[in-house]
Order: sequence, then C-alpha cells, then structure tokens
Amino acid sequence: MDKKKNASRTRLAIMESAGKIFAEEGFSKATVRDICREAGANIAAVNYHFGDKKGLYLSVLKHYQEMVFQTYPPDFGITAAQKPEEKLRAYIRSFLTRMMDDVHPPWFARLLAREFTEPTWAFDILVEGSIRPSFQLLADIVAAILGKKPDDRRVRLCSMSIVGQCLYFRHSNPVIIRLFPREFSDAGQIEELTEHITFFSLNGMAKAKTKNKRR
Amino acid sequence: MDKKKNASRTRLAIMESAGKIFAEEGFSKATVRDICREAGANIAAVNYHFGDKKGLYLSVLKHYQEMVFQTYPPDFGITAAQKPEEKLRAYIRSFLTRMMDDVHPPWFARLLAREFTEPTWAFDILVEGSIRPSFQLLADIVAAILGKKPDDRRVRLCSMSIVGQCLYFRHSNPVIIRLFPREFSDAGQIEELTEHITFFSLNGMAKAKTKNKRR
Amino acid sequence: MDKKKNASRTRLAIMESAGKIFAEEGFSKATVRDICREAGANIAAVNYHFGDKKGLYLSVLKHYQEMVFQTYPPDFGITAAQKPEEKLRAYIRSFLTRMMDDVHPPWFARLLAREFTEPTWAFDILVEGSIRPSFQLLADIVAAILGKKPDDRRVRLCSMSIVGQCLYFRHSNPVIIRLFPREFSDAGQIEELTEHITFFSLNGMAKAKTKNKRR
Amino acid sequence: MDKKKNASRTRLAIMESAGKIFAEEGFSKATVRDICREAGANIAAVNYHFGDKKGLYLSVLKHYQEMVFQTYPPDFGITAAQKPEEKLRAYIRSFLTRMMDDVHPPWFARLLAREFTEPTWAFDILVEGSIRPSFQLLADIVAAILGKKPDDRRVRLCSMSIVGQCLYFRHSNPVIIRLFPREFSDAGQIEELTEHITFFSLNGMAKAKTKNKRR
DNA sequence: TATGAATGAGCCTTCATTCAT
DNA sequence: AATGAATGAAGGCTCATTCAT
Repeated sequence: MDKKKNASRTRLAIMESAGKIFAEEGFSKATVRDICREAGANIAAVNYHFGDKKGLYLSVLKHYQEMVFQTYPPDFGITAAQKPEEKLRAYIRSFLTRMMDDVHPPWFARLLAREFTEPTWAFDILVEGSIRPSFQLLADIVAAILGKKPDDRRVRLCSMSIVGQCLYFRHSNPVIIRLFPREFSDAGQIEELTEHITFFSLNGMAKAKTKNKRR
Repeated sequence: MDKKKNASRTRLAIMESAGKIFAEEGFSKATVRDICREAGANIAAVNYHFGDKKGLYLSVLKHYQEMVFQTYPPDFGITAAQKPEEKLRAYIRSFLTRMMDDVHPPWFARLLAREFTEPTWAFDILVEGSIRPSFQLLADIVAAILGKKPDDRRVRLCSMSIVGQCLYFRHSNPVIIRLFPREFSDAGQIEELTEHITFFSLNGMAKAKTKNKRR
Repeated sequence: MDKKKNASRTRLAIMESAGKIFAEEGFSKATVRDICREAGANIAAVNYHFGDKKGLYLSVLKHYQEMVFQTYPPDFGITAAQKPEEKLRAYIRSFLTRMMDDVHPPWFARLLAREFTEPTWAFDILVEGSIRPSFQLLADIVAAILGKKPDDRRVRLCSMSIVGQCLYFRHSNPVIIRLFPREFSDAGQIEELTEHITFFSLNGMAKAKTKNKRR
Repeated sequence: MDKKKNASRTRLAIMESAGKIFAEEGFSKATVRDICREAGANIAAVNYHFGDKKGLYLSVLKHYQEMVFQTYPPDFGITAAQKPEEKLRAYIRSFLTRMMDDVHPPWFARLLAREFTEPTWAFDILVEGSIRPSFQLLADIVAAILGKKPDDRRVRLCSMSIVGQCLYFRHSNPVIIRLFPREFSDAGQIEELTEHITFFSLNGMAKAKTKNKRR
C-alpha cells in the first residue's frame, strides 16, 4: 500500500513510538519532539521520512491498520459451514479481542477509539479500510439470523446494538474503571463478555419477527 | 455549588462561549483567545474570573452539569408505580434525549462524550455527579427485571449492554454518518430508537433466568 | 491609513529595528528574533502587535512610506510658476535627496531599492503609493519640455532615462564604491549630481524634436 | 579558471539548475534541495561536488561569467576604426543585449542584477571580472567623445549616466511592468532602446564642453 | 563516484499567563 | 472590575550539512 517499504531502523522506531504517543495523547496534543525523543531519533527525521506530522500519523494509521486486520480479521474463526448463531459468537469474540490492549500493537485499539469519537481528517481511511467491511460482515450475519436483507433497517438497528455493546468496553473504559474498580479491568474476561453479548443479542433479536414493533 | 454566583455579564458570556468551544475542540485544542473573542471579552478576563484555563473548564462543567440534570434528570418520566419494563423505556428515552443536540445547552452532550473517551482531570466530577447516579438508577431497574440484586454481576453486564447501545449513537456518530448518510442523522428518531433498544434489551434479558449461559 | 495609531513603546521600537534589519537583510533573511532583540522586546510582541512577520513588514512599509513622502515629496521645491527646466532640476534634487542615506529614516531608501529589484508581495503598495505618482509628476515635466503629451512614448523613454540616472547611484551603490572608492560615497555631492543629471538630461532632450531618431 | 573541469553529468546538471534557481530566488532563499531535485541529483551531491552551498554558487558564477563574456563581450561589434559615436552605439547595444533574457544562459543577467543591488561575498569576482573591464571600455569611449582623460570626473559622471539608463530596464523591470503593462516587456525593443539611449546620451554630452555647468 | 539516512541549529508562530494601570 | 500590553515556553517545520556505505 505504501510505496516506501524501506524500513530503516529510525523509521520503524518513530512509527512505533508515534503510534503509542498518538494513541495516548491524540493527534494534536502529541508532539513530534516527544515522539522522536522516545524513538531516539532526531526531530528532523519525521520530516525526512514522513514529510510532516500529518504524514507520520497517516503512515502509522495505514501501516498498523493493515497489520492488525491481517492478524485479527473480522471473520476470524468464522467458517461458511457454521450456523449464524455461531458466526455471531465468533464475530463478537474477534471484535472484543481486537479491541483489548493485549493485541499487537497494544495501542492501536485506543487510537481507533479516538478516531471514532473525535475523527481527524484521516478518519475516512479507517471507515473504508476497517469499519465498513467489518460492519458489513456483521450485517450479513444478522440478516441471516433475522431472515431479512442486509440493508434492511432493522438489520442495521440490531447490528448497531451489537456493535454498541462491544464498543462500550473500549470507549467507556475510563468510566467502567471508576464505577467498578478491578471488576472489568483485565482482558481475561473476553470469553465471559463474548458469551454475555452473544446471548443478550441473540435473545434481543429472537422474537423480533413476530412482534410488531413500530409505533 | 459554585461559590461565585456573582455573575457579571462578561463572566457569563465567557462561560457560554467556553462551553461551546470546549465541546467542539476539546480542552487542550480550545484556546482562551477564541473563547474570549467569541464572548467579546478581554483575554485577561479568563484569568481574572476563573484563575486559569482549568478553572474555567471546571466552572463550565459544574455549572452546566447542574443545569442539564435539573432539566433532564435520569428519572425523567419514571414513577414508582410503573412496571419495570415501562421504567426501562422511560429511562432509555430520557437517556437518548439528553444526548441529542437539541437539549439545552446544545453542546453539553458533546462535551460529556468527549470526557467519556478522553477523560481529563475533571472527569471524576462527572462520574460522581452524573454518571454514577444515572447508572445506579438503571441498575435498579434492571435488577427488578432480572430479579437480582443491583450489584449482581449479571445486572451490571446487562446494564452496560443497555447503556452501550444508547451511547453508540452519540459516540459513534461520525461513523454512522459515513456508513449510512442521512438515515440516522436527525434527532426525530428518538422514539424509534427508544422502542428498538427497549425491545432488544428486554428480550435480551428475558430468558436469562432459565437458560444456563456459561458453557 | 493604519487604524492602529496606538503607539506603545514596544510597538514603535519594533517598527524601527524592523525597518533597519529588513533593509539590511531583506524580508526573508531578516529574522523576527533579531528584530525583537534589537528592539528589546519579546518575540511574541510581533505576533501581538502585527499578527505575523508579513504584517510587521507591511506596517513598516506603509508607515515609513507615508512619513518619507510627507517629508520629502516628489514636488518638493516645485512651484507652478517655475519654468519646466527649473522644475526638472527641483525634481531631480528631491529624488536624489530622498534616496540618500541621511534622510529619515536612514534605511528606507535601501528598503525601497530592494523592493525595486526583488519585489515581494508588498510591492504593489509601493508602486501605487510612491512610484506611480512620482513618475507621473516627472512625465508631466518632461512632456512640457518636449511639447508632447505625458503618455507619449518618447516622453516615457526620456523620463525613464532620467529616473535611470538617478537610481543608478542608489541601486548600484555597491559597484560604485568598488570602482571609485571614496569618490562618490558621501552624500555631500547631491548638488553636483543634480546639476550633472539635469544638464545631461536637458541636453539629451534638446534637439529631439528636430532630429529624426527612428531607424 | 576553474580547476575542476571534470564535468560529470550530475555536476553539470546541478550547475545548470543552480544557476536558474539562484537567479530566481537569490542565494539565501534558494535551497540545495530544490536545486538537486530539479537536477535529478541526490542532496549530498552538492556537498560532494562543490563543498558546500557557497562553493556551488561560486562555481556557477565563475563558469557562466566566463561563458557569457566570451559570447557577448563588451566590445562586441566595436572596431578601432569606428568613430566614437558609433562605438558608443555598439557598446550600448551590446550592453542591452547582454541584459535581456534571450541570451544564454537566459538567467545570468538576472543573477547579475541581483548581485548589483544585493551583493554577496562573491560580488568582487563579478566586479573585477565583468564590471570593471566593461566600465573601463565605456569610459574610454566617453573620454574620446568629450576630449578628456578616462579618469576625468566628468567622464565618469557621463559614463554612469549612460550605464544608469541601460541598467534601468533590467533593475527596474518589475516597476516598468506595473507602470506600463505590455509596452516595454518584450525584448524586441532593443534596437529602439539602443537608438534612444545613444541619441539621448550623445546630446547629453554634446555642448558640455562649451557650457559652464558649475554654478 | 555517489547516495539514502540522519543531524542540529534555527525560524515563525501560537499559547496560557502575568503585569501595570 | 477590567484591560491592553507584554512575556517565556513550546510546537511544527525547514535548512545546509554530515555520516556510513
């Protein structure tokens, strides 16, 4: 994707520390000085390798988006032969896993969450490269469960309900920590959360076909 | 709550424009220059009235948190006589309404969303003043529905599932706009969303008691 | 012309040292750091008083252009009753005087010369504010001498011949110094130069009417 | 003149683009990056071939000064048998031609003009190599016309008057363009200018011998 | 002979804050 | 109660130059 695959040591070090700091501080608060200091590189190296701060951010985004979605694709563990319910469980597990801090690189999920609520000019890249494909996959699963077409409004609403639950544990992490210290903090609970959300959502969609829900 | 109730015209104007700009730009990107310019006040006015930028932010937060939660309390429309299902519906409607931009002041929801994912040092004030009481109220409702105690782990999980769905439409607004332009944009859909989330969640919790969920 | 006539001490000091340094180094080589250091002011003062480096340059240009042309107007010493020959002599004397370093401020002529050969974006201001009126005045005098209209091509050529001679002593000052050290350096020779150029030019235009000059 | 005559392709390409860019931007505004990019060379090539930026500038100056003054010498078209008046005409034509952009390389005149009003440390090279010989030649012609010695003060004044007129069309080109758009722009007017300046100057010097000019 | 990578100095600008009135 | 003026720290970026190969 990037024509410059030439990875000098400095270039790689900068991208790594940049990702970490961008994730921690956000694009505008992060300073290239800090990034370079942590990378053990000279300030001008950013200009040399990436043009400017924006270029660096973009490179980090593209590079790690690719890497993460190769390691943890949305359809991780999903096979065509599975029943829709099993597909949903696999999807949710993959989704949650991808968002936890112990995946590699550990800060990418946080950087993504930042773009979610406070999108920068680079947001569209994420939407098209990561979010839309992921959402489409979910919509297909939900559509199969509901017996409707993927672009049906109810399918979308239910998909969003599912995504919303998953995202809550990432986006609202600061809140959760304060409300229930040490209860939901460590990542070892992915299985429990997967089961909960899967069960909650399957039930949530269960009798939707029979009930007339519109006012 | 604020000991300085002496509200000079300048002081009020600053707080108003500060809220708007803080919500738009975030604490660190917002500049006191812009705030003062929009308020028609002198730059030094901020330090004079609020000590420093932090003090201004704090004042804004406290002032409008109080105002908003008096106008749209979490238990808005909830009466003791209602059935838990109705209480839940009322809670969700109140929650969604509070998060939409047409409440007053129109920017407060956005400022809150910002603190959610990117908490500043002022975050604890919001947690204790707004979030915890609100969550507690929901936990009580869910507990009644599930027939469990409010601090039960399953109650918490289900509560978070509900909150997660609601927050999605605020936190992920930029995503939704790009994925489905014009389909979920205007605020007139609160009723539909309320029905969907309520229905989805009630079903999601429905057979939880009977089914053995852990594998 | 400038709405900000409020002249704080710092503001004035900056404009003065700015003019001097801009004249010495040119716009891009001059640094605001040097300017402020010489003015005994803080770096940020430039931003506060003039917006940015460009704004400072512009203010300096406008301010001193006005000042110089009030002190040494192109028609200095010219009265309607004079004969054209006397008008020309007065014009040339005024022109030369304005360009010498002992007028106030001493660096303005140099700054102007710079814009002449290396115009910046601010050049048009000088053309319209100083150069065009001055040239027009000369063209009128020459037209009277030649008995032609001011926009006649020959009038223009002769006017340019006159201006060219005057400018030479400013624009080519570095050359003159090297070719004839100490012979044309001091400003006390304005009278001599005035006489020479006036005489040379009057003669140059003298028989133009009779001779068929075009090939 | 240059001891390094070993002209690798890169070295030549750099000198060419360097000349162009130096002429356009001036020494300090021109960047070695731009020069090398336009030459299709590596950044480090400048330091490798010329030591540093100054060395490059110097090489360009020397090289093209030599080239230009071999192609268009000041005495171009002047023979010993001519009358002084004809010599003057030939000198002026050669001078004007050399300054117009259609000589080769097209940017050298501009670079020279720059050094005239804003001399760098390399100026002395130009003075001794180009300017002084050229001026001396003119002084000889003028001396013959006036019947005085070449180092006579009046000879110098008149020579400067002549040079001043010629230079005006180069040094003040930006002004002329703005004052009279499209009237003096193209280079096809060299003959007309030659005639005008020659005639104007010959007349200017004509009766100088008889008239008592000092007051 | 030539180059990709790296460097340190310096520039303009912006910012929150303080001073003096 | 309020303000115009001034300040120091810091940020992103550019530049000529040097290093290592």
